[in-house]
Amino acid sequence: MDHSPKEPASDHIANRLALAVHEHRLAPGTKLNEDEVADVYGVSRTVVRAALQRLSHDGLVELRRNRGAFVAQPSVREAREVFEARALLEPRTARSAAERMTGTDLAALQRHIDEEHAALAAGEGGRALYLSGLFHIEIARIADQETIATFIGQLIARSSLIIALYWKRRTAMCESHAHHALLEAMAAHDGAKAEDLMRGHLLDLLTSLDLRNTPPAPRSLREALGT
Amino acid sequence: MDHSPKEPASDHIANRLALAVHEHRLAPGTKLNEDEVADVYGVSRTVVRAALQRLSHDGLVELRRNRGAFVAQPSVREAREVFEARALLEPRTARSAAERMTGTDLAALQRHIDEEHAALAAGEGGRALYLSGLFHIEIARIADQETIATFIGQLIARSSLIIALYWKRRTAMCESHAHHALLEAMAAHDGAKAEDLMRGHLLDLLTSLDLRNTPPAPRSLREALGT
DNA sequence: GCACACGATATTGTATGCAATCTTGTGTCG
DNA sequence: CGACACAAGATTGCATACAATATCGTGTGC
Repeated sequence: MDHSPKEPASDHIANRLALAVHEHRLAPGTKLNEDEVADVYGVSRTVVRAALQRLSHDGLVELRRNRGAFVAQPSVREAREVFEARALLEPRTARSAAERMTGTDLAALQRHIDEEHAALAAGEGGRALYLSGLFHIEIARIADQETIATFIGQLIARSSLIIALYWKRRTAMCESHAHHALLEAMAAHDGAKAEDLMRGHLLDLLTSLDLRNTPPAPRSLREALGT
Repeated sequence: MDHSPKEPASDHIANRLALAVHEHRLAPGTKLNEDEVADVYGVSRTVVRAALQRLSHDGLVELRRNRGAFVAQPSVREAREVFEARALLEPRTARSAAERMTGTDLAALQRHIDEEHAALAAGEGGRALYLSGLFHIEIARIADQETIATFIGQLIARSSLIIALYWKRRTAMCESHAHHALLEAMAAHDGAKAEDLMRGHLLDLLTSLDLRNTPPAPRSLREALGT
């Protein structure tokens, strides 16, 4: 929606690719051939390389020397680390957000949840997952912590990959329910409760993963980049 | 020390520049002209651009569209955010590290502190500061949290800029003393104490800043890139 | 028939050149 | 004398071309 008038172009590509990963249209392990991506988006390899480098820094893409870029396949250990980091950052941040919450913020969060529901109802599970991630980031923004919000954004992105790899059940219900409970606590400025809820939410997410099997198999590319 | 045999070259430049910033040889606000940097390191603008982009992502460099790259000048607000994030990440991580600590880790940390002292004694305050940052990152590595270590690394880098801008006193003593106390707690596997010490250490750092004045003035470039 | 070595192909790494944009100096008008 | 407009210069954004390296198929020797 927010097409910045003069976006640096490589950022645009990076965002498109990131969105594709978020929405599980690009599976972990997919090779991102520079020429191919450049062709798909009608730009030069130069900007594709810049985009891939940025995504690599975010942990969404793995760059192997002279081998190319691949959508990252977080290991089990990495998965634990990501949720460990989230457990350190997000509960406290949720508390701060609850304390600083304004009516405008509330409305924005509510809108997020509504969109999430809508996407879920429309069978767009990928988009729902993406929006659910935005919800977490928005909380950090409300807490007025842009730096932490950036970190959480990176962790959310990698969480998306982790979920794609290690998701156990099929119930995405828990997500929106947990988010709704969080929203209520924050609307009531109950920081302690928000912190607890967030902690529990992250724990639920972690336990809903099956972190025992080995990494999975790659896949092809162009089919997933329709948009 | 660890010159990888075939480093991606843009990483090399990025590390060199990052080191220069860490050691306060590059002041906040310094313009990083692409041609100039390319000339200094004997490479093409292409790799310089890649390096600058990476540094931008780390928050060390600010990229302004069609205006160029500048060493970042963290605002007062950003400074608070950075230390807020560190306060969330580092104490708990120090606790984990204390619990997992091995003899090898201890030796490595001790070596870090020794180097820090040596640099300080040699009047190389910049290098001492850099090593002091490495100490914090090493703790996260000992805690076996590579992801968090990466985040802390970014925060340390920005902290270096913040210190360059807002440092109040001249005493760098507190640093190494605090680190020594931390080391002892961790050597004794006293997680709770390590956590408290780290929390206090970060608070000391924060209160030793003068976060009231306005951002400072830029400077020229080539003089700072001797090496 | 299998293993190793070599060469063709493909892909990434880097350099260079041109176009777009911003900065800055100069001149003119009020 | 000050302010605005415009043009020249400088710098970044992007695309293309070449070089370095890895992958993979093929062939030969054992």
